[in-house]
Amino acid sequence: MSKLVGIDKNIDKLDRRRATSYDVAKLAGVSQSAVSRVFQQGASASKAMRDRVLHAADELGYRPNAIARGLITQRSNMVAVIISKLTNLYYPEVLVQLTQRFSEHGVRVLLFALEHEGDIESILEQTLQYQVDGILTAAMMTPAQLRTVDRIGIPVVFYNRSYNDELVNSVRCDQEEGERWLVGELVKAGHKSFGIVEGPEDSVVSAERTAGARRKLREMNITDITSVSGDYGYDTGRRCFAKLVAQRGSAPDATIAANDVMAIGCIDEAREGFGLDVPGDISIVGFDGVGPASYAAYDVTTVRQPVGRMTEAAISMLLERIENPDLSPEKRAFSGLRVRGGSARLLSDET
Amino acid sequence: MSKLVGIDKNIDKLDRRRATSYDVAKLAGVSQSAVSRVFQQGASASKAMRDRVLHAADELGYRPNAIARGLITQRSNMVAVIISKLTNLYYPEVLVQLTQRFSEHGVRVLLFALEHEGDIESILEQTLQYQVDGILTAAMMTPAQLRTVDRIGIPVVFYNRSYNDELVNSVRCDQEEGERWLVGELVKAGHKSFGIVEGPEDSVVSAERTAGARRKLREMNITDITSVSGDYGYDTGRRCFAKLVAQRGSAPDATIAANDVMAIGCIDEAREGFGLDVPGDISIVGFDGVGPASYAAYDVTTVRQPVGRMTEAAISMLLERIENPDLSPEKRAFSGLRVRGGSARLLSDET
DNA sequence: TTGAAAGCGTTACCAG
DNA sequence: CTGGTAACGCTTTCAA
Repeated sequence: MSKLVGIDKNIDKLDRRRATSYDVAKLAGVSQSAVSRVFQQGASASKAMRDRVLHAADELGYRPNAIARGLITQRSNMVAVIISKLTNLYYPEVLVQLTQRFSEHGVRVLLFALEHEGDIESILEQTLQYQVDGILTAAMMTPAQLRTVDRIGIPVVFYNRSYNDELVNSVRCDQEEGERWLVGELVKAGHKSFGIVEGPEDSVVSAERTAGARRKLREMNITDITSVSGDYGYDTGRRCFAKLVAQRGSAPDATIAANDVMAIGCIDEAREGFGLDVPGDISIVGFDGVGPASYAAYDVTTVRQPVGRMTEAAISMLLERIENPDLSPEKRAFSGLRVRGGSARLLSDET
Repeated sequence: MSKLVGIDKNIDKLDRRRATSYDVAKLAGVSQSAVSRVFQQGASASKAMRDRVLHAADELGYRPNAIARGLITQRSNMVAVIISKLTNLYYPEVLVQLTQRFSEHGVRVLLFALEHEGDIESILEQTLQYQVDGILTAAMMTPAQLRTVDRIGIPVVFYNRSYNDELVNSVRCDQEEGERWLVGELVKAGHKSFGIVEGPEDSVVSAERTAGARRKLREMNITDITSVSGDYGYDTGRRCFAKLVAQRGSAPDATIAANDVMAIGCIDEAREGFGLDVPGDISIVGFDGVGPASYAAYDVTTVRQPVGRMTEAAISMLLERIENPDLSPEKRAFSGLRVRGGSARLLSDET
């Protein structure tokens, strides 16, 4: 071999082509099918042959071509993960967990991110072209899109999105339940006027949360409600609180933010902008249970999404359906963890 | 057609197979090659034919199979993105931007996440099997791995990692420069004793940062240095500050944390745990410039990584090399944005 | 402009 | 257990 060093470079130049099972077969002096078998699960190859093949493969730096394999097996071993806005401090943990868990099952993650949930059409088209085995999405689809995907037979699991009138698989945190608890506790503790800081227009989650809060407020006969809307961000949270006060003439007893980050913004604005004591003068609550919500300076009263369990559920739900496409649809809703933080004045313990 | 409804279901059952260019060709009464051409860029097809094909394709819900295309063109149009720990609040923005930008160039992102940077071996193996056109990694590779990838001819761009003795492409934030500025300003403002809160053992970035800080401290003849290490998290930040005080007997004039989140933990612990005023009694600085660093309650003095520009640079660097593999290696280091926050007592303005 | 035919690198089936 | 051969769905010459 060392004799060929001079030529070697030549080969490298010409043969930038990656080694195929054919090359390995030739070098090992066996058939190509044999090579294929060695690199499979239920292989049936004699130890002698396996050794020769592996040795040759190693020599050539051979790796089975997953693309070609996918073509013949009709299984790409890739799933599409569609996220809408992971800028929210919240999704990142999910993503890491997702890719790792999927990876353990030999499944790769093809990631798609959209600015607005409306952009899903083109994304969906791409996922279909890439023959993904399944789709995990944190963005809604139109009924037409739903039907397209269904016709093709690709299982889809929705993450924190659900439909009333469609048969879909979904895993979500029960936003409404969480908000109802927050509102209930606040009212019970004597809060009479409320501010609501909504999330962005196109956020389904925000809509669910604020709707839940409103419903509960109505049931409790609270009518002093002011609302404004932001974009889930910190700065917007600050501005929203100011707007709330301006609109109402004074700060409401309690402010309900659609997420923790805006709640934190509200707290800062209340303290710095208006010299209010939180929770002495007013209460502020959020939703999500993200990291910063538990920083000592804020200690936000919130509902924490059980991210780990939700992700776990979503993954197994999708994997199951990839394995068995005829499984009937399933919707799983997880209750959030109730965090009685220090940003709201609530009655001692227990409901 | 409506006459066939009864059979239709049958077809659906049997023919769950997706429509191929062949099916379209048959329905449109043209050759398969024609169909292929219609779905390409530099197509050469008459309008008449194009119309018939598109119509047939629409009818059948045909979509070109990107996997098969990749097999023949030797281009998967996928890049692997390897991230090590995006739990750090920091990487998420990067990821979204990455996938969107790549997407604009018709490139899909195959995501891989590793717990520890050491796990990269198996990940790398996977990316190679999937015939990715390029790799963008936030994890180091061993020289052997580097050589493997190079031999195969897949361009790699390192994100916030670099090598002294290897020819690689990299985009990074100049951690050392940032730390040197922080230390310089602190010393100039009269701080004499220093605490250093390092990140996790296996974090290259943390190592670079603390090394930079130490070097500058030595140059400035500061010897009163105590150090502890954490895991980049908030809780660990709090514990680390307490440990620092315990080890030293009292709090150092200034504490340098390897990232913002730990800096925030330190601030909270200093205030709540020790009743210290920040920055009245002591100064605390971080690194990254993540969202929470600018929350009013913390206003961390830090160096913000120019994430947007770095990502942009990494993307074009990789795309260029996919287009032209023989481009010579390039290393780009961006200076961080110096944020004179309120968590440290510094001299007025200007250096 | 169009069609026929030859691959791309696998797996799957079927004899031996 | 092993080797030959036919797909998989597409792009790409090469003639017509």
